[in-house]
This record gives sequence, C-alpha cells and structure tokens, in this order.
Amino acid sequence: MQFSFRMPVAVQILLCIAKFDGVFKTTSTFLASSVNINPVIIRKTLGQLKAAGLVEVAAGVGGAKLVKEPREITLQEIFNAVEEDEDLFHIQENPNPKCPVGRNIQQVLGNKLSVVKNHMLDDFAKITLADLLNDINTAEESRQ
Amino acid sequence: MQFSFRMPVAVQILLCIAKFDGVFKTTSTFLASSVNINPVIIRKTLGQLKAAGLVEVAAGVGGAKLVKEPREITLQEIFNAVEEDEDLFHIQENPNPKCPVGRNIQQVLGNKLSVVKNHMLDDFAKITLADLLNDINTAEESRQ
DNA sequence: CTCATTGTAATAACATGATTTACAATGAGT
DNA sequence: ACTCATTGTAAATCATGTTATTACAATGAG
Repeated sequence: MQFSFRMPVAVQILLCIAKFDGVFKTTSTFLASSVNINPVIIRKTLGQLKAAGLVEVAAGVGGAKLVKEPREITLQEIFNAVEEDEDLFHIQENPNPKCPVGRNIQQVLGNKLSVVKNHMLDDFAKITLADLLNDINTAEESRQ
Repeated sequence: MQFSFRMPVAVQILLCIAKFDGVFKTTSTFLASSVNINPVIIRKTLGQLKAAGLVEVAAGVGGAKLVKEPREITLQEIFNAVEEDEDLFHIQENPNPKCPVGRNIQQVLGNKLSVVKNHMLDDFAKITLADLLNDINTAEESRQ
C-alpha cells in the first residue's frame, strides 16, 4: 500500500518547468514526455497546481510558469495541491458500538495517527523545490 | 489517497485480544464482530501478526493470545507486520532517460521521501498498544 | 470420534487510479 | 477576423488493488 503517482508527478512537472524555463515551452505534451505519462494527467495536475497558486498556465498559447521561486515552493504545498485532506489510514467506519474497543477505536487511533500525519506534513514543509533542483543538478554532474 | 484498513484492523484485533483476555475466547468470529469485518480477513491478519511474533493462535481449538506485553508492542511492529516494506509513494518507473529531470527523479525524490517514511516509522515506534488501551479505557470512563 | 475453529485458496464484487479519446474554449500570431 | 496549437474537461475504458464471500481440508481439545 502506497500513495499514488500524483505527488511525484506534480514534483516532476514543477522541476521541469523550473529547469527548462526560457529554454523550452513547457506544454503538457512536452512535460508528458519527460514523465512518460498521458498529457491529460499533466493538464489535470497543472490545473491543481494552478488552483494552489504554484503555477500559471497559458491557455491557448500553451506552456506553464512558476508563480513563486523554487525555494519558496515546498513539498507540503505540492502534496496538499494534489491530494485530498484526509486521514492517513482508513479506519473502519462501522465498528461494533456494543464493543468497548469498537466504539472508541476511531477516536483513539485517529488521534494518534493525525499527529503522525502532521509530522509527515512538517517534514514535507522542510523540503523545497530548490532542494530537489539542486539534487538533480548534482546528480547530473556526477554523470560527467 | 490513504492507507488501507489493514493496520487499523490489526490494531483493533490486538486491542480486543488484550481487553478480553481471560473473559472471552477471542475467535476470528468474535473479533470480526467487533471490527465489523469478514472473519476471513481477521484470520489472515492474525496470521500476519503471528508471523511477526506478536500473537499465538490456537488452531483447532480457537482463540488468540498476545505473546508480548501491550507496552512492548509498538505501532511500528504492527504496521510492518501487515504492510509491505515499500516506498511511501509510487514514483514513475519509466521516466524519460533523455530528460535530465526524468533520469534523476527516482533517486532524488526517492531519497527525500525515504527519510520522511523513516520518520513516520519512528513515530509509530513511540506508540504502544498499552497507550491505545489506556486511551480506550479513558474514553470508556468518560462515557460514564 | 466429534465439532468448532483455523488456515488457505479461489472467486467475485467493488473502488480507485491511470489511460485514452474526443472536443469545445482559448488566445497569440498572422 | 481567421488559424492553429494548446488547454480544460468530460466520458469511457482499462488495470490494479482491496475487501467480501464461499468453500473446504487441517487442527486439536474434549
């Protein structure tokens, strides 16, 4: 069980937009070929990133640009842009109300897990697009 | 996108075994009625918990018991018992190798995300079954 | 030997994510 | 105003994973 492609795809989109800014027009087709995914997914994801205030997309003419500096864009913002705001885990919705465990599990376990999720979001907040761009460039250099 | 029922179900199973120890025989049918889930799921989950050394199950006669004290059982052990050891997120497996972003995204983003996952596991390690039992009891008392 | 129960396989039902096709709306360039 | 590549979006389909269900051999105390 793991999270879907969504956040990683969004990250790759943003990295490409940053990396190729001024060099290539970053259309959905162009981005789709980097990620190797369907252009419609790219357009949908770009829409979410636009709604989150991270990019602006030129309808008609095509291409996308970052609205903020890479070091001001965190993984947390990207995650929140493309994922629902929901609990980390499914907890059974209809446990037995006659059982002392069943009738309290949602609240008790839910409380603990929401703390864990908040820590995860805090971790995401510490990782910026600039960090990732930097790592990409370092990795590129080490390929000679 | 969220994790499945598996870990929460395993937690509820263990809580019931601890709570009803010596009072009821905790068969898969009994546990299934607390969680309100199919007994086969319970049996399968109990099998995973047994393999992880957390419970012993009496085949034939029925019923399950904890092998360790509740305060020695952590959410991390439970999580690892029922979930695959895999990355937190899917990262596109076939990105474009001609793109400097595509050919490095797995390594770069994967590194960052594995740190986050380890933090999450550390958080899980700090939560014990005894903590949850205690919270259940407190919640029960406040119902009067 | 009996019988409730576990262990397990196989299948179906269901939900969700990803793919693909299609097409109206957009807007810079001519 | 027209063109045309592109976006935005809906709808249908495919793929995958999770949960539910049925079935039955294996288990082991009484």
